[in-house]
Amino acid sequence: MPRRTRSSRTAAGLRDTLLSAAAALIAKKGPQGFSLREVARRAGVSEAAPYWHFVDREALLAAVAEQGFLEMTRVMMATWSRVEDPRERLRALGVDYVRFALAHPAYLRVMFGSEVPDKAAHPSLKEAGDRTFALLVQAIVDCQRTRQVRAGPPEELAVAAWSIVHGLAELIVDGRLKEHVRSTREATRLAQRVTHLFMVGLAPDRARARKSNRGRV
Amino acid sequence: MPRRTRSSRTAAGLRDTLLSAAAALIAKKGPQGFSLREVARRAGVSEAAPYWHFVDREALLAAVAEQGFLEMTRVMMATWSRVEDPRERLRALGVDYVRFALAHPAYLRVMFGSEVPDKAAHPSLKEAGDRTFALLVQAIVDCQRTRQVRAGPPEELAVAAWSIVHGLAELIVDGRLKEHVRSTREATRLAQRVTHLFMVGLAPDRARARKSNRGRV
DNA sequence: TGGCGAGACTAACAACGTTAAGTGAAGCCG
DNA sequence: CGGCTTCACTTAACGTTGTTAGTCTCGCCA
Repeated sequence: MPRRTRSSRTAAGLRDTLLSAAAALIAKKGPQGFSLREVARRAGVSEAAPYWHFVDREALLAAVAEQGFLEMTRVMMATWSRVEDPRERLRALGVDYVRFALAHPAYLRVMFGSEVPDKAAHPSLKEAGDRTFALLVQAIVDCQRTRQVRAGPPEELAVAAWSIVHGLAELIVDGRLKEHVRSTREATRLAQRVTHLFMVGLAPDRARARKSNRGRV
Repeated sequence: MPRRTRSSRTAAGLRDTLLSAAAALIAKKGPQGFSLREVARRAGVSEAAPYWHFVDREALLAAVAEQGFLEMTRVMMATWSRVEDPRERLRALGVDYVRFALAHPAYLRVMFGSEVPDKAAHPSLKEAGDRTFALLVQAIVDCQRTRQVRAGPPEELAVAAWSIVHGLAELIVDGRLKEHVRSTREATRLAQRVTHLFMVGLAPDRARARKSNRGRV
C-alpha cells in the first residue's frame, strides 16, 4: 500500500490535497458521483482520514464551493484592473461570470446547487460569495457615478445584473441551451449580446423610459 | 404491516403515488435527503417496488422534474389567458416564473439541479422543459408583432428573458438574496422591478439605443 | 381448471457516510 | 533521557443506500 511519509504529506497539506482531489472528482463525475471515500482513496489516505479536516461530507463540498468563489473573484479582479471604463467593466464582469461557468461547470454546481443546502451554515463560503456580489455592486455604483447607469438603489440593480448572468450561466451549464450554444465562442458571444441588452435597460432614464414606466411598478 | 389491497393500489396507481410521495419528500428534506427506499416506505410498498415503474432513482427524479415543468406551464398558461397585452403578458410570465420558484423551491432544484445530470436522457422531461421555453419565445414574438419589443432573433431575446428570471429564481431559492428579500411579497416586488428593468432594454430601438450600440457586439 | 404474466415481495450485494477505538510518531516537561 | 499528551491518522464496525436476482401471488383468459 503506497503511502507518502508523514512529513511529506504534512508539507503538501492533506487538507489541500483533499480539496483539489474533490474538485477533480466532481469535475469528472459530477457532484452526484462524488464520494468522500473515493476522495480519500485518491489522496492516498484511509477512508476516515478526511474527518480530521472536514466535519462532514458537506463541509468538504462547502470548501470546494468556496474555492470556486475565490477563483471567480480572482478572474473578475483581473478584468477589473484591465478594463477602465465603468460601463465596459460592468459588462466585462458579466461576461466573465458566464465564461467561468462554462470553464468550470462543476464548480458552479457546488457553488449554487443543493449539495450544500444551507450556505449560511458555512461562514467562509457565505463570505466568499458575498465578496463576489460586492464586486458587482461596486461596479454599478461606479457606473452611476459617471452617469452611465440610471440612478436607483445599486443593490437592486446589482441583483438584476447578477440574475441575468447567473441565469444564463446556469442554463448553459444545465445543458438547456445546448441547441443554441455549441461552443465556448458562441457562449461568449451570447453572453455579450445578453449583457448588452441588459445594459440598454440599465441606461439612464430618458423620456421614453419614463413614459413606459408610468403608473407601474 | 398495513397494506392496501392490490386492487385499490392499482386503482390509485402506484406510479402516481410514488411520484407525489417523492415530491413531498424532496420538499421536506431537500433533494439530498431523498432516498428511493424511503419513498417506497411512505408509499406503503416494499423497497424494491419502485423499480417496476422507474428504471432508476434518477428516472424517478426526472419524472418529478417533469411534473414541475408541467405545473409551471399550467400556471403560465393561466396567466397567458388572463393577460391580453403582449408586453404585460411577457412580464407577467416572468413574475410567474419567480413566484413558482418561491412556492416550490424543491421542484426548481430537481428541474435544474445536478440530481438529473443529463436531462436529454429523459425525453419527456426535455420536452416538458422545451414547451415552457416555447411559451416565452411565443410571448416575445407576439411583442415583436405589436412592436412592443425590438426586432431581432426571438430565440435570443427569449434566452435573455429566461436567463434573468431564472437567475433571480435560483438566487432566491439558493438563499443568496435572503437579506434582500425576506417575504413572498418582497420577492414578487423584486421580480417586477427586475423584469421591468429588462423590458426597458427590450424596448424597440431609438436613437439612444442605437448610438450606445455603435461599434460593439 | 390450468397456465400465465403483471406486479409485487424477500433477500442479498457492494458502496456509502459516519463513528468508535486503536496506533504511532512528534513534541513537551521533568 | 523517559514518560505523557496530542496530533494525524488507521482499522473496524454500524446502519443506510441503490440495485439486482429470485420467488410468490393475484386476477384474467382459454
